[in-house]
Amino acid sequence: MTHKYYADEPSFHVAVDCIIFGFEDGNLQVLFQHRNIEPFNGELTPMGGFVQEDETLDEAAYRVLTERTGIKDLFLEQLEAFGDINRDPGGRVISVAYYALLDKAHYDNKLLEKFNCKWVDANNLPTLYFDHMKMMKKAINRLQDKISYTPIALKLLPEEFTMSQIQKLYEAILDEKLDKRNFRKKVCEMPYFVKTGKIDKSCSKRGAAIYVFDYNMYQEHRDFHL
Amino acid sequence: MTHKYYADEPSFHVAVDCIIFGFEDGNLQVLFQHRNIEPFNGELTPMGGFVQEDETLDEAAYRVLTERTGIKDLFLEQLEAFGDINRDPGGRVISVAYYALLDKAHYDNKLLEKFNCKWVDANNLPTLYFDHMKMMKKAINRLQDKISYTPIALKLLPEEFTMSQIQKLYEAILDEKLDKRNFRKKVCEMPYFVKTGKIDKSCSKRGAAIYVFDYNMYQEHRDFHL
DNA sequence: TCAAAAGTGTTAAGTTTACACCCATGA
DNA sequence: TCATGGGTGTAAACTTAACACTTTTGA
Repeated sequence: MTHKYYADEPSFHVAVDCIIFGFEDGNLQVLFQHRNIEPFNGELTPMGGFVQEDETLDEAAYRVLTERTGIKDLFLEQLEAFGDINRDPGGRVISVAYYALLDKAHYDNKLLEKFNCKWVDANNLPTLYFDHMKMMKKAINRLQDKISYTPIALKLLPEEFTMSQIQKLYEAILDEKLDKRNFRKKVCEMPYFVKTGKIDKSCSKRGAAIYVFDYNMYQEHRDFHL
Repeated sequence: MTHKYYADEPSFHVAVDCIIFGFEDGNLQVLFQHRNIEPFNGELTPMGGFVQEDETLDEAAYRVLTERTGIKDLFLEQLEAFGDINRDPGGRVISVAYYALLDKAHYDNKLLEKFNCKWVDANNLPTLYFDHMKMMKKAINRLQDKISYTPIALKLLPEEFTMSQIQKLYEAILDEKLDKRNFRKKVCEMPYFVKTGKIDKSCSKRGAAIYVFDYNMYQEHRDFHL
């Protein structure tokens, strides 16, 4: 319960909405859930939930995410709060939007049915309701900005990846083709990308070198740019 | 009153906290208010207020700002929401932080007394309580980032300004010296900075050319970089 | 033997940085 | 006449962009 000092001030329901990104088949994807109440019953919305009294905003977002995806190793960051008066026809709700990045390889597709969810290509979004499209745009912009100076995009890939995979990932997020030689040059200049010596033969006959990202080394330098 | 659908969900007091920036004597400054309740009675805090039922978050921030500064022409943008459980010892309050930029020339110093406020140099901040230092850091970082690709910093200056003034402004915000020739070259390459033909003799015997920023022309091009 | 993806360097264009002197004027 | 801030251009360093062919190997 809130403290008496502020008892005369109004109170609001506070929710979190998480824009969850994944990457598959060369496409940036977003996980949506079908609403199961009116209005807009059956329509797609981001993963949301109400903030509870015993949790911070970040904890609420993390709870919603882990509940619905089963994944604990993910990138999660707040976008901003949305508080228009009639943003939710069900009542006044202030929503704090988050975005998250996870490796779809760890996502259990059984959860799709359990939570009535669906992965959708980010460049082919369905109609969204409330202010959810504003949240989406904000999430994509933030993601596009941030991958140029932080390694967060790698959270969308398995721990081990090839140069082609990471280039396709960047191309999908930025929605533009990148020059192969220039891209690889910049990646390989950074010492955090280390060759494992393993070869991935799943995509080509010749096979591609497998890399990992050394997060410890990155912590020391903290200098990333692509 | 909130709608019955969500009646079982918890509610929270929601506040806005505004980091208000001004510029004077070559210094970036922030407007703080002395708290008038325990705990931390008398200590400095950003301008805050509770969100009311009939207003959006942005409206609440704007209301607090105009009430306390008397200024309506200002730049205002949300930073993010802060929702740690015990962030406010007076009770659970979720606070949405904003930052604002205004021209101190339009600020009436009588309001300092009325609201028990104080302008403080941004590079010499007092001890701050709660999570207010986190908000400050976020505000300064955002401001530093954003002035390189938008003209928002000009909201800190009078409509008419000289090249020296804007350079000192950028130096104050970025907290580093800039090269005079390189800075002026980049500014003057942008067509939105237009010479009025007037001369400001208040700072030098020779006098400095007075410029204005043509916001209409900027809207058409939307290409700014310094 | 050929299709498919992996891998690899150089050059030109553009951007950023560093840097020092003359100008106009009021005191 | 001099002290003060206003105003101006160039060259070197660096970064980015454009571009095409060879390698490996499984089918």
